[in-house]
Amino acid sequence: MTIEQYSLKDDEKRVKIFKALAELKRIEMIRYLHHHRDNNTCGSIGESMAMDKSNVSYHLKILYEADLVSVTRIGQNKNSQLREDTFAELLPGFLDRL
Amino acid sequence: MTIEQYSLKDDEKRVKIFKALAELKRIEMIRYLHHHRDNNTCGSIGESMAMDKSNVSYHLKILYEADLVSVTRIGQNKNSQLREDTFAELLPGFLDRL
DNA sequence: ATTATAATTTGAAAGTTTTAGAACTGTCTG
DNA sequence: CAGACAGTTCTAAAACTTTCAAATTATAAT
Repeated sequence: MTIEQYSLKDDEKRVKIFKALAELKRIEMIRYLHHHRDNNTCGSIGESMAMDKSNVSYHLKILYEADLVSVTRIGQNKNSQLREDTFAELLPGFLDRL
Repeated sequence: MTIEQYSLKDDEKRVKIFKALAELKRIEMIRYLHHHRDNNTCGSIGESMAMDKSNVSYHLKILYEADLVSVTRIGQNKNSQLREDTFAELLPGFLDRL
């Protein structure tokens, strides 16, 4: 007897990650974060990438909720960084090719 | 002098693949195709998965256009199979975990 | 406390994707 | 060739996502 269980929750997690990656601007933001390891505040990302800061915040939230990005607060700034652990586990090689 | 070129076309290709994967029904279809290697016609998939045949056709097209699925015609049927080459190259381990 | 700065949330509009039924196309069988 | 069957395309509605500006929240400096 084999137990094979396909869980909706796992599939929803997969979908959440792929949805987060399924947007040109978010791919560009991931590349930006991969290359700029500090000063990744909402504001500086927005300025560098010519995006509205509320829009940067919106996209970062989607990346955060997919566990692709983590955040550290420094005073009134928030620094975002890629979660290399998630990329390594779920998308090995992806960042290297990006 | 280093040449680093980020091409919009490559990013659009990435987005196309992730978009194809960013849907619960398509994840389920991929799992179905992974487990059912023959009799993967539009009709049989639709029947097994309780989906309208036009909707199956729609989703298969998206998977096909992302190079995640290939198609072989047999008479008036069309068999879909996963493109293991694409999965192996871009998403190593994904199918094993699915 | 007040003011300044950074980030987030909200709300409305624009854009995109998904769905299902009907119409259509292509292939096979008698 | 006509009828049956498989798959695709079209259409319109519903659902969902993205954008931007304005309002709000949070933290810091004076």
